[in-house]
Amino acid sequence: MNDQDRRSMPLFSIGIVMKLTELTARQIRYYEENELITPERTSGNQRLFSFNDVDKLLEIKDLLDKGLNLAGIKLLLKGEVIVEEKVEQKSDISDKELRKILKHELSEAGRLGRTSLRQGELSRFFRS
Amino acid sequence: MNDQDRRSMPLFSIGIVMKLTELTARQIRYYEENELITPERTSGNQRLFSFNDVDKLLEIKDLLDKGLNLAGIKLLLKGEVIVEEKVEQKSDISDKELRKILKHELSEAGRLGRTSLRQGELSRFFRS
DNA sequence: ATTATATGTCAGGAATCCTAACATTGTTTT
DNA sequence: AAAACAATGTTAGGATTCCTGACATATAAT
Repeated sequence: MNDQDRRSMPLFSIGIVMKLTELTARQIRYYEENELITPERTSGNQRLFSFNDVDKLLEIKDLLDKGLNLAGIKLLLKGEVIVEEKVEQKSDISDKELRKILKHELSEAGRLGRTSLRQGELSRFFRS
Repeated sequence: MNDQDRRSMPLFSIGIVMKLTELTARQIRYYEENELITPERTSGNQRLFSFNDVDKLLEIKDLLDKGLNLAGIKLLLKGEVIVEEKVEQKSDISDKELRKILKHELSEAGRLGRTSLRQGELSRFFRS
């Protein structure tokens, strides 16, 4: 079992993810509705989140704070948009949408007093 | 937050721990009853296990396979017994118990086809 | 002003977990 | 051998957590 496998193992219930990310259940489910994350389910249909999922949620939170909307975050998470030039090739997103997405990037660095996990912190789990 | 903090964060429900360790809920609760582990609880009294707890459970499973009993495993986990000589000093455990505990140690190495986690494997989580 | 986005809140039901009690099997102890 | 003990299974009733769906609300975009 390699690291990628470990990172994508379904481990956490939604209650724990709420604490780890300080998001509400409503928010987490809404992000799934919009396909920003796709957590596994138990045989009884309850969500089980992986480390990767939690990481994504922390990033989503971060980007929302910076003013992006879900559509933009979705594209960023999918890696279909680089924060450089990248245009042409009749992609299915309009120029306007692209500009909208990139408009806010790289503004103020996040410096809010958060008590739980900060983006990027989860990946330091167990770097003993 | 250091690694020890991370390792002792209450994260996993009993259902997930069952899958990770391939122990039954009955077994896990029984080990807690005997104070081999002391998982946290949610505000609603449901158990939440840490990485350390899961590690301990995997070790318990291992040692049970090797013939130790819970009393002996408890002492080993508490680190009050070294697998060497160590006697005298009117400890509150009898010589007989001590011999019983050490009797089986270091027998055959575990080589059973397990599908989930093996003892020691959990600590390799995220050693990218 | 209207629509869209993101989130809150509530309700009814389903899944998971809790403790306690009793059963079972194998191993010591008497 | 009988009784006691250790470890685990099983069952039951109740509590907690999670599910989806619907409606409300506040802010932002058109």
